[in-house]
Amino acid sequence: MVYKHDNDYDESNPISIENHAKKLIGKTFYDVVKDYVEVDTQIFKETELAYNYENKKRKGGLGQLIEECHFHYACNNDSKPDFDKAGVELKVTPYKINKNKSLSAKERLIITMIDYFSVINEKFEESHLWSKGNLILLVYYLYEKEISNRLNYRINYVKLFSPPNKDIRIIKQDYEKIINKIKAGKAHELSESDTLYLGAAPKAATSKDRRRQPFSDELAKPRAFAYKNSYMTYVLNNYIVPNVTTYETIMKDVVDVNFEDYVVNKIESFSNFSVDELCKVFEVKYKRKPKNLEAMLIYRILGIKGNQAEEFVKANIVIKTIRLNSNNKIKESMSFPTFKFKELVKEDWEDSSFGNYLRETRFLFVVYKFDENQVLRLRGCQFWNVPYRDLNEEVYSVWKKTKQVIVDGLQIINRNGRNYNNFPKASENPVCHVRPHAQNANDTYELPDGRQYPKQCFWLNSNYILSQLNKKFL
DNA sequence: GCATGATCATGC
DNA sequence: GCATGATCATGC
Repeated sequence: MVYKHDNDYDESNPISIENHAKKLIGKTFYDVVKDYVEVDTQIFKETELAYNYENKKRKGGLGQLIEECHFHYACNNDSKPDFDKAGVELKVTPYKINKNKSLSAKERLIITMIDYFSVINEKFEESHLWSKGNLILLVYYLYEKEISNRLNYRINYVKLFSPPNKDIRIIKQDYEKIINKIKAGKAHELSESDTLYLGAAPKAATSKDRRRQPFSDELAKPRAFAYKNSYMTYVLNNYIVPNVTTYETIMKDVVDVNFEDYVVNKIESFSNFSVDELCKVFEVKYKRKPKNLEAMLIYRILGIKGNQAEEFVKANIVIKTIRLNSNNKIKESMSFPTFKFKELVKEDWEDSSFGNYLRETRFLFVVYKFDENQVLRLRGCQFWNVPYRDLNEEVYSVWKKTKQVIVDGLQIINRNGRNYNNFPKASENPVCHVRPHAQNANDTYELPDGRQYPKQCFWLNSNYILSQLNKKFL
């Protein structure tokens, strides 16, 4: 006898399945394979190679390993949940430990491919997505950069997970938003940042892979329904590894209202209040003006005492405050995280950090405007994510040029103590440019050729931001 | 007057 | 110590 087949779990009972899975805790994938095979080095080696689990390109391989070696069933590739009789979907997924010791999901959690033709006829409650996404057995393993053989990753958490009701409401709104975009013939413009917790994540074998869609001749990238990385990070920290981090909720007991509409209406009920008036209303007192005062006031309006809201964390929503002058101009461009020169040159656009940031982040633009007496007043807010064409044409071209400039060797000319460079300028592109974003001249990163240069980031041009704003704020 | 380079300052 | 929101300052 070569393999062990003592299935001591009831495949129709979620708890029994979970209990069986909990035996995985503390094991590496290597251990799991070893436990599956009788102690016979030769056979073990053959099994290991036969499954080819070490091949990183074999996606889903680790999930398959758990299915075969721990649950002893052959993996199915159909749209039914893995444990059909129990309605449980098995997901083996990585997490990581950040520099500051906090935990993050390493990846979004792919649920099921989107079939653009059939999905438009599926109601959320009866959808393929929901049959797989409503009860998931999460098997979390720790991803470590230093470990090259992924069989050596260790499984540390196992838990059944169902999204709580407050999340289901938002997941359903997300689902409908995705369906509506497909119905509008815009499957090719789907973006993860369109939605909050459930995203339409890119899922192609190659970057050229395209699918037909029902209401347009344009070919669209293959995409899958996925719980977003930000949502899974929240799940990890709040349902899997309970810790002290709790966030305040915006939608405390408001039911059956679209989340974004609720936020916009709430904020706009304070339209035309000056910053001072808002401080009075919400009893915000300070000696020196905090730099994030205008964003703080938005949290107060939403009933949040601190400066993080549960829904924003889960949905990866970033608040950006925008100041309009009385002449309707925006003085400053919008900055983003800095990039490392040596890392940017190694990236592809499809998986670049700035590209991914824009693809995956939803923004809440909060607009303030100086009135004729130079008093700053709240005008309102809008949710925003970067439009498909702006990202893939304009931002891409600036990103590509930036990479090329670094590869070719950044040209630096010093005139009167100021360094002038040949990074893409705001005057060269309508959407974005590259500019310093450092504390001072000594706050630098290394260029590939060894020179140090002040940290830079991509900025969205102020005029471009202006063009994206709802005209009612002017 | 605005684009571009530079840096301040808070808060984690 | 660093990320990031915010804004200054110079010169074209």
